[in-house]
Amino acid sequence: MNIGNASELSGLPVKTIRYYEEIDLVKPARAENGYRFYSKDDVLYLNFLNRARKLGFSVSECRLLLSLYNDTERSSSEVKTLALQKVETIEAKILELTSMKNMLSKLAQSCHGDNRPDCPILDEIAGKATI
Amino acid sequence: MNIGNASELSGLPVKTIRYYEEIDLVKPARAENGYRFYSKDDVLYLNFLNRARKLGFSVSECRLLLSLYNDTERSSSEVKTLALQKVETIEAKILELTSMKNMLSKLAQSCHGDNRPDCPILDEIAGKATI
DNA sequence: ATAAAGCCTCCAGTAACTGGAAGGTCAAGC
DNA sequence: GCTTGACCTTCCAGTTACTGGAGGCTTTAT
Repeated sequence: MNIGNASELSGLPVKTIRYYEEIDLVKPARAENGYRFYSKDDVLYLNFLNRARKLGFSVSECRLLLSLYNDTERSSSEVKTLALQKVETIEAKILELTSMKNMLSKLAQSCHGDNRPDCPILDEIAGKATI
Repeated sequence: MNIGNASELSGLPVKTIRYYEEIDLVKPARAENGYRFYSKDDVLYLNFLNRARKLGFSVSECRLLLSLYNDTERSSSEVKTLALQKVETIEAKILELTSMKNMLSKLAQSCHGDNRPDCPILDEIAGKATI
């Protein structure tokens, strides 16, 4: 099938699919007219990539997952380790964001938020601690 | 003071400070030998930027905050609105990451993680739901 | 005098796409 | 047979916020 079709079936934008070819993730055959031709397996890979990306894996991690997927000799522990590492980094990001959120909420609460210019948020960011 | 000194006082890497000049965030004077010369105010601004970035504001939001900081006519509500919007986007990110984390944890739990090749994580990512 | 540290500019690279220009191809309708 | 529009191609540039490195001054310390 052509790239537009593959895009619909995989849920990935056409541009992204071309990009994945460029970086050697999914390399389709070519028709005589030069159009990319995607096999069912190609579409499966594109779907795989779409899901893995949504799970938070980077493109290079996806590359690894894809090679593991195609490696019938793989050990499942390898994949599990990757997944658990990713869980950890996600947890770390959540903690960081939570602390940012708490800071900002506290700052926002301390600001009266009216037409007057004095603003504890800016004061605090500037280092003139007022809270 | 020179850029190295400004870097120490603000906590920003030298490269970053040069970058902030390039994008017209903090433009220092120049000494006769061509070296950047940072005033106390400049360092205050760099500190401000460092903190605002750590709070999750983008560089362009920082630009706005900095102009508000220097605008004695500002209304504090403007700043408060920005802060609350940022809290919302951070919350959204946290939710997204949490759902990613839950998915991945569930997948990892379902995988025996030994030397055998069969792996529910890969199967699930590929769309062959087995959970 | 010389070596190390610090400064300068400019160029390139990162992650993962996204947008747009210029142009070839294909299917449908008249 | 011709046109129109959708779809495809390549290539180039832009996004975010830096970061690294090369090549080359200037300053400081020994």
